Amino acid sequence: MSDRKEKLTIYDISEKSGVSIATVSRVLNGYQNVNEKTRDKVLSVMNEMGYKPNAFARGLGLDTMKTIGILCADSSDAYLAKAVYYIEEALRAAQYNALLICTGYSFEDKKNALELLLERKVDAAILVGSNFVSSKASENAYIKDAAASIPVMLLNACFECDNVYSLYCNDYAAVKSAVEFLYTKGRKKILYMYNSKSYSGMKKLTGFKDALSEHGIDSFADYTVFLQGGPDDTDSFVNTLNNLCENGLSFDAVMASEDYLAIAALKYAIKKGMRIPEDLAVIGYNNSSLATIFEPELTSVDNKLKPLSEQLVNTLLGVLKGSEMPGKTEYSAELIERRTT
Amino acid sequence: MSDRKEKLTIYDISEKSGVSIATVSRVLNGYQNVNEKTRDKVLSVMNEMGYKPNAFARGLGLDTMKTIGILCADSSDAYLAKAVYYIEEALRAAQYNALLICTGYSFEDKKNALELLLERKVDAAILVGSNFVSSKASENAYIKDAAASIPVMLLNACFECDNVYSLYCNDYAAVKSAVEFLYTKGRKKILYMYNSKSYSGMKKLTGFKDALSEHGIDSFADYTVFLQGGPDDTDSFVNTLNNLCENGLSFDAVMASEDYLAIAALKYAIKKGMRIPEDLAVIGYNNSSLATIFEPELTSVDNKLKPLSEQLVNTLLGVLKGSEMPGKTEYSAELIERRTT
DNA sequence: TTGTACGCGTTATCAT
DNA sequence: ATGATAACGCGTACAA
Repeated sequence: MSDRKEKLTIYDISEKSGVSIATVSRVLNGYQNVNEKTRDKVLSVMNEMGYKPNAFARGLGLDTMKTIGILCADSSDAYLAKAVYYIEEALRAAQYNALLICTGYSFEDKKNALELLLERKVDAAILVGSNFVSSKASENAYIKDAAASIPVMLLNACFECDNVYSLYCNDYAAVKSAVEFLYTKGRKKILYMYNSKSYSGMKKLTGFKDALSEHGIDSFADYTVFLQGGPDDTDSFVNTLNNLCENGLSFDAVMASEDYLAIAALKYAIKKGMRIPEDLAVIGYNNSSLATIFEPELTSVDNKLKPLSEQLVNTLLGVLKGSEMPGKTEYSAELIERRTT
Repeated sequence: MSDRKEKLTIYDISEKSGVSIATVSRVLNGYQNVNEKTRDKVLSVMNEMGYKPNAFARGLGLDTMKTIGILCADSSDAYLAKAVYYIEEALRAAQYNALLICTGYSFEDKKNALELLLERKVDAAILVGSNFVSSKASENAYIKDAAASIPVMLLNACFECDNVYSLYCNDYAAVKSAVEFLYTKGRKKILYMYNSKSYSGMKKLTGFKDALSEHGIDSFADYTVFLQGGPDDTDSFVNTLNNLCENGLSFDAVMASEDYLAIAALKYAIKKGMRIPEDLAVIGYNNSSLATIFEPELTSVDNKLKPLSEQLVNTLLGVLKGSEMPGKTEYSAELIERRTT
């Protein structure tokens, strides 16, 4: 298997092995209607010369390069990163490769990124994270447009549209029952921390509000805090909590829409010398590695990322094969109790 | 700009605008030797019909699809994820897209992944993380093979070879001076925790040993602990420390080769009721987001990931443009002091 | 079982 | 400034 640098084509193999390019092509693609001896001959020539078919030419002819585009706001967000990892692994097992674009959180950038994927002619697009679906309908049109050409898969978001497949966990019920759990633990005043108004973000918020309503609370201004920022903004979150506290806000439990928000609450509590969970109980969301890395370990809602990611790829493969697949797949979350409740 | 689903080709545009495909192609690629009016006509037809050039055909003709392969053992490792993020962003700014493969840590898988990239005809490969270069020469041959076809960029690793470009920070000096720093803080017995024997891993270890040697210590068995596992194995690391401790090992400082190992040391200390840093000082490595997320915040070696990633892409773009570029680019690390020292 | 010839949609090289 | 036409390398009817 010598490795010459000159570009070898199917014609070179054809010539050296004394058969036509059609036969070489057949051998290459494992067709069975090839004489045993010819096949061996061709294969040996291929090996000898170190021939590799040209992927571009193949792509042009077959109109696919077996590539799936993955869009992800921030691949360094622990949760999204994990999803990308699971998805890429599953795709590769099915002979697909992943084209990754980190879009950031601005609408324009997300839209442009998806259009870029179309121009690159990926076989499908996977949008990882709830932030790709907005509560404003106008900001979801780009998904519909893309779905006119290729299947669009949504992880942890839901958007009803032909050729769009949503896989998510029931965030509404998850938050609601987590809050209910805090009440059963005797908590009186539960604060909800969140930083996203995406489709899934609103679901969670509603779950929180409904839980409170069932306990006779109907005015939420004092119970919810919206925070600007991402995984790296712990400091700013802690500061916000400090300010709120100085302005008279008090609470004995925190429900957070993201683990890193919950961690910020824990840092706030630790710095104030509060006991956990006695003085402050905290529940995070995502059950990311942050939950077990922190001390004390964080009680968190496991939203089934791994099965969700794997099922997403399964569904996609089905769609690509032409099978009829469910437009919505919903998983149920599970509360993982650790040391902060 | 209507969006018909039928595949439009350059021939359709040619026909509707009454010019040859050659002219359409020229307009498409912004050539200047086209009459103003024809250009406008062609552009308007393109817009009107919603024409997009076929990326595969272009790839076949130009022998590139402007794609860079990124290899990364585990895209959910906080540090590697960050690197992938920076790199993808910089590549996209230069009109390149990123094909991501998460290889895992086994040699065979890394080798196969790189070969896969070659078959897909990426323009270059970026290997993110020191684990792609082994201390065994035989396990680095796959890099050399790939470099015969395309430029290979190494982030945080070093391998001398034609068409291979290494960008890294001086891990040896970084660890050595961090350990020295612990000595100046009055620490008597410093334990080194590490989990990788990669090229860069060995550099760090040597830095540690040399620092100890300068303080009269020449037998290291009692001062170093090699751990199996990755970012999600905190529990196992803590257990190992507990076992060592029960067997009589004692230490008043820990130098770790990764932030997550340092975090494990902190968890160990907190669970034992030790005061930090009075009873145990800890220094991590990478200055990842874990460092600021944990409480107390972790002193860590900042190995300049962002500038390194950006410079890596700069170097790559130079290479692709045909410029002569440095085979090695070395940055100096910086100790970021926080609350654990 | 094997070979011929054409199509895939561009870009590039010639002419004109 | 523009057009005709040949690559680019493969898959695949269709013919033999």
